[in-house]
Amino acid sequence: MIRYDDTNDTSILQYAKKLEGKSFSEVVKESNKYLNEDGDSVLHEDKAEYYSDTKSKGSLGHLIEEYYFGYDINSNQEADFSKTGLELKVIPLKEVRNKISVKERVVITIINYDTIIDEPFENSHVVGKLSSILMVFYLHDGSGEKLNYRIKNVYHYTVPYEDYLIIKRDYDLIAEKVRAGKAHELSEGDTLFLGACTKGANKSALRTQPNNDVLAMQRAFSLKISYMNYVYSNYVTRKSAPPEKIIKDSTQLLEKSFEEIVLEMLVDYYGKSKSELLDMLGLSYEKEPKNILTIIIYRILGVKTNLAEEFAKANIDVKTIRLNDKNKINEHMSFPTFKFTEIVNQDWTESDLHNIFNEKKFLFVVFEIGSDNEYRLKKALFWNMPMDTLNGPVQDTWQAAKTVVENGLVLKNHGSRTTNNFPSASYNRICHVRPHAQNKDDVYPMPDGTFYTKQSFWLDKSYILKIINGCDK
DNA sequence: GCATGATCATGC
DNA sequence: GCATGATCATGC
Repeated sequence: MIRYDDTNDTSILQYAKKLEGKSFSEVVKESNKYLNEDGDSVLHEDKAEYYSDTKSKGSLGHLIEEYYFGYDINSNQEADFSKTGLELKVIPLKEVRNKISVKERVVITIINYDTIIDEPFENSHVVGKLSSILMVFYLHDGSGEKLNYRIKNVYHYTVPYEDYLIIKRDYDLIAEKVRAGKAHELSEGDTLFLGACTKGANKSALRTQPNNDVLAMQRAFSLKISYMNYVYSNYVTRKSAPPEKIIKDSTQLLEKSFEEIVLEMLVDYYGKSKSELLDMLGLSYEKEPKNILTIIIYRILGVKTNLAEEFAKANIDVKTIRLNDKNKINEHMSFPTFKFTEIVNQDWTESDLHNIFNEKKFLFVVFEIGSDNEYRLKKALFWNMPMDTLNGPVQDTWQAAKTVVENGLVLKNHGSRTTNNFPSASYNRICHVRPHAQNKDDVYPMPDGTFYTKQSFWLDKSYILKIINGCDK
């Protein structure tokens, strides 16, 4: 029985749309594929375990291929719907505090370090596999009962032209890094939409690389979680008005990288004071908001809110940094609080802190105070954390914090003040733990049932200073 | 002046 | 009410 025309994307999508609302066990049941003696469809006995085992991650995709679209599972590099070049991706969503977001990056294909150095993007497997994707989103409810997970949305994604141009540059950057013998230094934060994510049975799956004897972690091209979240919330479900783009004319991306364009937009304003900038931008406030410098940056970039489409897709955060009259930074840089009860159950690579610095890129914008006591725009730069810092000092701090929570806090009284034994600012001058709360009664529970003031990880101001002075490597 | 603890301001 | 970015306050 032919249920769709496999030479026609519209027909495939129309048929696929009927998946919405079904659980995976319903898909099997309605497939009429393997019937038991009662005439019900069941999982083929050879594969029942594979499809229901929590550990076999790709299996829900295979289940859809086999039971819904009725073709054999292929692991070759051809497109799933080979006649139209359409790729199928079955993508988990998660729900946290009533908010649904994409659970994982979407892996496209393994990076072959040996061939990428000679293979232009246009001829690569990756461009073929991400240009046209049938995205099947299901809600991963965390129960582990995979077959009960329910499909929420089906969407035919085709890569927008401006995204294609950015993804091509991402590919070129990854290829260039491999060509330079730096495959072992690849990081997801290097690129904007197309990331080089680790891929393997364990995180230490190593491969050889050309132009360097150092082994590199196996990695795959993937659409970043931030990119997928943008796709989901703005293209698939369209819940709210999308943020504005910074790049209004996408042909600019033919000449320059996104980062170059952004930095050039800011260069014109270097040396200008806060009040001059407010004037130039036509802004005035009765009472200046605390994030005035961030507002200024977004307005320079031509965006009316403190959100930009490209920053959302690429997981870029704007951080303003103030230099005092001695050219030092006054404050360390804070990041979100962590939960004591979560950190004790997490491994480093799945921790929030690892995910932040592994995936995020920062636009650091430096303001310097002048003799007139006014801040002036000094410079701006993009930065993401190098792998050896992430898996060195930052991991050390995280591990030390985890150990403190595991073993129980040790508090000491010094007169009116009480100190704890979390890794403090003097720990390694890169990353430390400090309170981050409304006040000291704003607490999270400890594993032992006691409560302690919310804490977060901070980057040391002396480390930030090295970064903005270009001396962090 | 730094280290560390404590808190503010804004937006959702 | 809370998450998040940012800054203040005190003791040594």
